[in-house]
Amino acid sequence: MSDTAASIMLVDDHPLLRKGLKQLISLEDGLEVVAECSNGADALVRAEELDPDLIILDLNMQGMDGLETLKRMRDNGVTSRIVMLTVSDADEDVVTAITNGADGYLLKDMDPELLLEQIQRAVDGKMVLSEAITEVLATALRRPSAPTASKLDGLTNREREILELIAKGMSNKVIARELDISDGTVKVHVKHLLKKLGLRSRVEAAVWMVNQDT
Amino acid sequence: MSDTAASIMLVDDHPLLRKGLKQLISLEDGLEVVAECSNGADALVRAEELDPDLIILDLNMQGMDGLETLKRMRDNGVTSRIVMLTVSDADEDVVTAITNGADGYLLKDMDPELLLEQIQRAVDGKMVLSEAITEVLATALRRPSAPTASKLDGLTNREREILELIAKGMSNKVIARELDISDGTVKVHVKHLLKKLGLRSRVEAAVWMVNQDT
DNA sequence: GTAAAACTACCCCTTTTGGGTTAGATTGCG
DNA sequence: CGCAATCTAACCCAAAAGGGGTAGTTTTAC
Repeated sequence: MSDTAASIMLVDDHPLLRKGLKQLISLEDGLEVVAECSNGADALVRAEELDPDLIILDLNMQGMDGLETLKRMRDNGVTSRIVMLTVSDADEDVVTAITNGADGYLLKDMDPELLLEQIQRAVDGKMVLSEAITEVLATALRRPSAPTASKLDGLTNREREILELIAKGMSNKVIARELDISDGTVKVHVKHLLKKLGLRSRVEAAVWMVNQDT
Repeated sequence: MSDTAASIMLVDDHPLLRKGLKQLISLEDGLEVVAECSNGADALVRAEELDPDLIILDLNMQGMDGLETLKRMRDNGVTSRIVMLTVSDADEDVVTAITNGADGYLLKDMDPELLLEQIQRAVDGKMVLSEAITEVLATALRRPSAPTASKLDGLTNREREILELIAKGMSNKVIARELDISDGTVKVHVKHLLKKLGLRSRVEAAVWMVNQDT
């Protein structure tokens, strides 16, 4: 390959995990961690700045989550290979991650040696997926209709945001102040999300939503 | 303290995190990781076998979880100091962990230096709690009363009944048909139960109720 | 580039909700 | 028995919610 070590950037809000990962990577000649970020926003800046060969991105981060970070990176024209790293063993996020431009999806509880191997493969330009994940992907692709299709996906960001506030019991007026838009606009969004969800009132929406993330 | 290093056992199903933690601990003179376990069952055996000075126990493990492992260890007569390590930032598990004999409760996203410091303190026999956790504990201990004293008890049967229907998303009219009374009467009950619960809308009531029987 | 979608905001209107009051019927308790 | 609480129901009224429309701006997609 090249004569210089491949540059890797780590993005994870757990310092411990970064430490472990960094140490693991340092064991391998030809791989070098050039940056560590603890959040998505920081990662966006550093990614453009450094243009690393590989970005290892935690999926479950506070603030901007991994998927959002991934999406924005690709929007910003980041061409680095990006591998998602996550705790969850069987997640619907796999599909989203892949379609949003991820080059791999690995699990944190993998065997370190295997993980290192996969990282190396990712650097080499291959797509890497945990075994548990390939099944999820397979089944997801097997039924293109509605495996992961929560009704939530039919909503726009704003609608989803407002739905969450409704699920906290807020009125349109309060939501309007919260989001700094007019309450008339909030009503529009509520109207739309109710229609999309096939519900007849904000109470139904609230109940549905609260039961949703159970 | 003693002239030999304190023995520490790590229990976590994420190899990477164990690696990071082990490396972190190795930085400190006087601390030594003598065992690593990836699951609770294994941990039970090794704990009795080794009787380490400190056991760092992951709360969120597959199979036997951290709390169960903790409980069984104490049942088995393990006297090692045990510190729980977890991802969750504000968990009700804190109380359970402490009452079940944990000597500390730390968060995985703590600053490594601070974490190391806390581990040292745990070895020294002190109880260690993350800052975010102390608040949870405090509030939990502040109201040891109210075990059965739910606000629900302040409601009449009819009001409670109607509240439950509201929590299903029903409108006053639907509830009226359901209970075979006039919708005007339903409004009266709703009015009263809102006042008793200190809520401002049926949406708040619905959300409160749904979260109640969680 | 254009086209589509999303977000914003207003208009109209009806229905629903919440709060206040009064009041009859029923039930439970001392 | 009387009295309090509950359940029922009606009245009025203001506020909120929901459904329809139009329309301008921005973002996104192709």
